Amino acid sequence: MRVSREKFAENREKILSVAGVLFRENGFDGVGVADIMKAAGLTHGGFYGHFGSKDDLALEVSRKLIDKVETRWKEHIAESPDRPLAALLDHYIHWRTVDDPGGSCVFATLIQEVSRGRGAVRAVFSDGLSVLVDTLADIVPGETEEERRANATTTLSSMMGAVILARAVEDRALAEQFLVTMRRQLDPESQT
Amino acid sequence: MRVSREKFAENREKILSVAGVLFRENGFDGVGVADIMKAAGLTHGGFYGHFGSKDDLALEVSRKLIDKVETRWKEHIAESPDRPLAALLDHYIHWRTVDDPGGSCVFATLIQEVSRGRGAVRAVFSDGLSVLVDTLADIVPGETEEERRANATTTLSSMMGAVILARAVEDRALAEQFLVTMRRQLDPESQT
DNA sequence: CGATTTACATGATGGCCATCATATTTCTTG
DNA sequence: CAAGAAATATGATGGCCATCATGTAAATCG
Repeated sequence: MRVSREKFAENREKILSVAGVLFRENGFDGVGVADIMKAAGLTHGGFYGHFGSKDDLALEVSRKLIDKVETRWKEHIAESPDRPLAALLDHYIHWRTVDDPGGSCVFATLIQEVSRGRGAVRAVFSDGLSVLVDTLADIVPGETEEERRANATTTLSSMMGAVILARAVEDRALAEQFLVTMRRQLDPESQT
Repeated sequence: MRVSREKFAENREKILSVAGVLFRENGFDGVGVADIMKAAGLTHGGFYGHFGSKDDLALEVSRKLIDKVETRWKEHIAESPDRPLAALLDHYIHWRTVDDPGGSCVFATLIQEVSRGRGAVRAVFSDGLSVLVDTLADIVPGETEEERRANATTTLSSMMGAVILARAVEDRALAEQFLVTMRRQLDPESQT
């Protein structure tokens, strides 16, 4: 059953979108092509009309999600010119991030799995992190450029570390401590 | 071909040990029972004479590896009564940790995969993190108990975050920045 | 030393999964 | 509106994997 050119493009986007959610929720290895297609409202066979392989899809999804993180960070920064770091931290270090992995930062969900690999996905993630460091270096405190870059790397590690650990912990109160104390530490003056 | 009681126990330990390495290197889902047995110098069939299932093995390995982290941390602390935090950080935030996932901290390799699950392994990891927070709370600076616990959670997130990100990044210089700047930030006065 | 137990090897079995082949149905185009 | 193109559905196929069944040889025990 053929569908319109328009619907075809729509389906492709839908596949990318649900794959983004499912991959973040279950890992690349934790979801099958059939799962993805079903979630997109299609059947498994049609998949290869849209993508060459599951790896190709993973790569494209990775690019899209990393781009989304970069874009969102820049938006938050642009929207709060007076306190950009605070805005970013308020956005990132949040229960929403912890409780909805499928809708959250790719790095906070998939970095470890990706770090084991050596292919194109790994390279895309690596570059993405580098961009985030650059972005942070513009809004983080520090007298010199060098100091700001150093601060940017620690801030990035800390933000992501806190979210990753908060997710791992079953005790809700402890999870909250990971979030709240890190939020405070990273920008004490601007706590909301 | 039956083996001696002694050899049997030895084989069991060997399986646990190689599984510990392989799981950390490739994830629980990234290694098969056959891989593990082969690495232990055996064939796949004998596995179920030692463990009830792969999940059982994963649970036992998790317990063992988490215990090892806790023990090693306490050793480092005990061995340097004058600068326990510095000793721990020097041990943890290190190229060795980054470059040898198979021999490193379980949390830095498997947390994300485990956080997706809901079973016994997840609970063990969760409890393990809680113990590490307690351990850190004794050696981290802070006036009050509350302050020290807060400091412990941020320190833990930051340590692990830095190692996880250093692993993800392909640019060796940037990876080093993650390590070095975090090491300095977490205990500036005692840098070696 | 003989009988029995038992740990491991070899070799199924069944399920899941990525990918492919074919059929069907609908869009597109002239 | 007819003919061809094309997107998707259905249904293989082959590989990998966890687990199980059976055989075998060596260890243990009386």
